[in-house]
Amino acid sequence: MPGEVSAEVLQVTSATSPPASPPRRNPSLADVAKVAGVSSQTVSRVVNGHGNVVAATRERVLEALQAVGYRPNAAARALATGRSRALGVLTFSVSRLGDVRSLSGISAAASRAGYSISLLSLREATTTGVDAGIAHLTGQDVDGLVIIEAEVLDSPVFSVPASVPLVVTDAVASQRYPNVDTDQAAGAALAVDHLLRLGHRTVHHVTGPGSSRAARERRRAWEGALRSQGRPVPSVHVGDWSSASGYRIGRVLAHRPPGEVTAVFSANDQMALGVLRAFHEAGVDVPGDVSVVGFDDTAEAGDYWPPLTTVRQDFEGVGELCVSLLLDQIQHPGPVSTRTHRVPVQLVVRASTAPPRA
Amino acid sequence: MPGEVSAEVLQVTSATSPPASPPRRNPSLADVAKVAGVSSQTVSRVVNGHGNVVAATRERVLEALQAVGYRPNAAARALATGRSRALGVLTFSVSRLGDVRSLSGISAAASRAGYSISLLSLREATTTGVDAGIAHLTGQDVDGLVIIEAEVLDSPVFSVPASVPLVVTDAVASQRYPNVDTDQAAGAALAVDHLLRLGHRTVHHVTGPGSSRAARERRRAWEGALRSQGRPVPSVHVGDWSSASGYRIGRVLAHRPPGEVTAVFSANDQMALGVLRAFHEAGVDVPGDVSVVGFDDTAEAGDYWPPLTTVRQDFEGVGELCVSLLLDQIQHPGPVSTRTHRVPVQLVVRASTAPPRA
DNA sequence: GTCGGCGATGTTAGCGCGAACAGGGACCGC
DNA sequence: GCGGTCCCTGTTCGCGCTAACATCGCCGAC
Repeated sequence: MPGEVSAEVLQVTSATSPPASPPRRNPSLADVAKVAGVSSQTVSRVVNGHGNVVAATRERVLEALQAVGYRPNAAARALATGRSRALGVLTFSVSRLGDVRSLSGISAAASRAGYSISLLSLREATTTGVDAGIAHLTGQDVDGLVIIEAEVLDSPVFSVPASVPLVVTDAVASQRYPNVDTDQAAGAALAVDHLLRLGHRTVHHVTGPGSSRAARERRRAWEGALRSQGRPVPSVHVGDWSSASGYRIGRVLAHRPPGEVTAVFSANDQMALGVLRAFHEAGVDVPGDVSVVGFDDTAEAGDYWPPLTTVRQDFEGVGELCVSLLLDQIQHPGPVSTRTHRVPVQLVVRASTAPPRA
Repeated sequence: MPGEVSAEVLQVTSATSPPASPPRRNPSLADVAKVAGVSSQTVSRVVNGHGNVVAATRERVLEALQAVGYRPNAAARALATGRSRALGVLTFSVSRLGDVRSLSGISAAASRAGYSISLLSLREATTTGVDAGIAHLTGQDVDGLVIIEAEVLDSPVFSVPASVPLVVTDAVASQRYPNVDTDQAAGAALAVDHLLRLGHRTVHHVTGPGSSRAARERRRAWEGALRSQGRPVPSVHVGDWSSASGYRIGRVLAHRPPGEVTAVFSANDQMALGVLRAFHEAGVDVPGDVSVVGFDDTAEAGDYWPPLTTVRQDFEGVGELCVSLLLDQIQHPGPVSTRTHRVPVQLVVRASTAPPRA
């Protein structure tokens, strides 16, 4: 029990229980068959659109279906066919924005394909937790599995039964599984190039936690973009994705000697928001004194103050691609390529970037 | 990265079975039983912790379990027991923040109780869509159903089979189902009282879409709080929860005669963010010229500029309470009260509110 | 007129599991 | 030493569905 909840009774209705028949059992194919005067197999055929059923029979079956309120029993179907038409999704934070949007894409794509989603979100990526989670989901008879932000899989400890098709996002350098990810490197390069082209001498970077592969890739690409143009590479500032960590870092940046920091690339929008707040507090003008670029293009980024220039990720696209790869594996079993599929990004220029003050 | 990792599952398989046995089939209770030299029923008892099994036997069974890599087949179990240990969640926007956080709470609580989540997110709340969704989920053999933001259920068209325990959030005026919701009225009252106590003459309101019950309740409470203190009730401004709509409204508010608008209560944080941006653009000082209060306390609200005073909702608490009510119904079938459970809120005072300029 | 063929429907046999019951051995009290 | 009682374990059966096969009846070809 999650504890103290003040409850106010608005209205108490005695539950709507008509003089109902006690056998609460759901109607089965056999029940429908009896009503329609056919065999249950014929009903099955109608329900699944299989085989040829003559129009008159189909009509009668459809009526009976309607009459008894038949709903197929997924468990029985799964048991008989060995397929569940369900996809498992394992995630480590339903609260992180990107994960959620990927989940949304997965959900939509799965739904479109007639698959349902079995969701398991683990608080922490402990060995036992992940193992249990995988066991749980594969035991649930999922036809396939998506693991979001699957950095833990880098650890050799974890394994997924080879019989279950699997796609991961934001995952393993070791490339053991098919992998879908935003084109992190291209995004970071877009951000840096944009700032350099505006005339900034170099770009400071607020990175995400080292445990995140996305953070590492963005950081590497940031560094690469600077180096390839012969620019100095300032030391990075490590945040944890939260706006609070961005604020903390922003306060540090704001108190550097004037002119030292003229451009900041934050590895996500939330940290950029924190940086902006710190700059406002310190009287640093954005983009007058410092330009700021984010990453993600969250729904609110355009209404930050100032509106944030950022790199738009197609999270939903990532989710959809995961599902599409998974369905492909399910329909065409066999060896799969473990290549990484890159989802393109896009730079959205708003008001937080400008040429440096002369 | 040490990439050479052989999956345990594969090892075991190749060790147990002669050279090439293609049976893709997962090991069943019977397989384990054969290895352990007992009946499958005994294995079942060990797996489920039922009945009394003598230590020696249990030991042998546990070893066999390990050896063949048994994973229970959820479909078969559901078919045999009539229970799936899964909860269905129907939602209409995995992208909306509150819904996601509730989902997170649901997921955590369900997981703790050994239940998995079957997720279905509908893009739109059309009659057919919802009906299909409900059918889909109940057909999935969920033991219970949570509907998030279930405003559609206000329509008498929708019905859920009485056999499926159901809890809804943010739902029906008609009170046909057990209901969990944030204490919207208390939250709005907190916001308004805070502003009035600071000395503001009245409070303007940016409301959510009329289709949202949460929006309607907040609006009603805002109006009630003003009236109860004999304050004038300005006309409301209707947004759609997005920061963009807040911005649009903020531009209107910013251009009112000076002194007319000194306090704004926005029905969520995102719209408040948009209002803030509009005020910044127009040179309206917050909180000097106008105070702004939001609702939700999103993770970023404390790093808005200025940091936003807002009403904190316990979304996770809502989710957990949903699950707890649901499990209660599942374990104790029978008539249920359709009362509304209110989850308390909390005012978080930050820097966006201050007494009006003298 | 006979036969082959085919489309429509019915029958059978499990899928893997657990509930219910059936047995059989050890132990108890007297 | 005997019946009763428990405890442990095995057997049977069916959950609802579908795959595979069996059957039936109709048609056209020769």
